[in-house]
Amino acid sequence: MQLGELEKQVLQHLWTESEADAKQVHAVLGVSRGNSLNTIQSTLERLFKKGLLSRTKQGHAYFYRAKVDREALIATLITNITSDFVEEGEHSLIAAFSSASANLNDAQLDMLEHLIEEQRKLRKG
Amino acid sequence: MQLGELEKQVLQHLWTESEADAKQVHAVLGVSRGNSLNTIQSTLERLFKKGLLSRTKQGHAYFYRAKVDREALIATLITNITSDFVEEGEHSLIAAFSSASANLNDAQLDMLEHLIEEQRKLRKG
DNA sequence: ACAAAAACCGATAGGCAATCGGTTTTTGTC
DNA sequence: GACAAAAACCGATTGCCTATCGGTTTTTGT
Repeated sequence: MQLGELEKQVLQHLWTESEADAKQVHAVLGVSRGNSLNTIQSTLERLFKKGLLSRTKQGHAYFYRAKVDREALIATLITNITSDFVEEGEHSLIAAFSSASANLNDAQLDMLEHLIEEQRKLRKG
Repeated sequence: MQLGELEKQVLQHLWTESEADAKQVHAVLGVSRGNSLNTIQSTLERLFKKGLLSRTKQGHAYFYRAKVDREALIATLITNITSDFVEEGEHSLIAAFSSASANLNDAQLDMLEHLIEEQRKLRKG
């Protein structure tokens, strides 16, 4: 799934605002970019079709919400983009880590280990 | 960086073969896909321009090699895709991990921790 | 019923992978 | 050095997707 620049900005916005209609998104993003309201509408529509947003009609206008949070989207994108290169049972993050570990500093290694522990705790509970 | 289907196949091939010219790649991938030799050449050229392959002239033909290994490419792809959603100063791989850690199984968590330890040992020594 | 607002439709431009035909350059051989 | 074959190079086309809007239809509140 390919995400364009405006689509990313709209997503970011909806992660912050939780809900917005085309007009509101346009006011925040579209005006500064010089976009017409229609452009924003199309983009919301496209994201909706991709399953990244949900929408409900409130009064006259659709209100959009992010259907996936930032972490879930990142995880999905990673899976999509790397799946052709990883074997069954392997995970791209591990492949990436084995390549990039030398570039991480000590604090970052600590951080990563800490995140692993957090994840383990989540599972036990 | 967007990678097309044929580009991925060519990369996979060059990770296995270490070196090949257009003709050889065509024999392995192009013939079964019904591609002309030119198509393969263009694809090699595109990958070369993207910095993913290196090439040297041997005799009459260019011989191509993968310039990045599989793990490095995966790391790059993950970094590219996450960087748009990651704050300045945050290491994208770590952000990626915190996004996707829930998708790793226990064995993969162990593996990652093990790799971290390996990296630590390298530094002490 | 009407005007305003919003959705919907369709069209265009731009970028990139894939795909090749045709032309030019290179190279080994007589 | 001339020539044929091989390979590179060039340019064009197709297809897919995002971005971008103008214009039309539908919806809605008054």
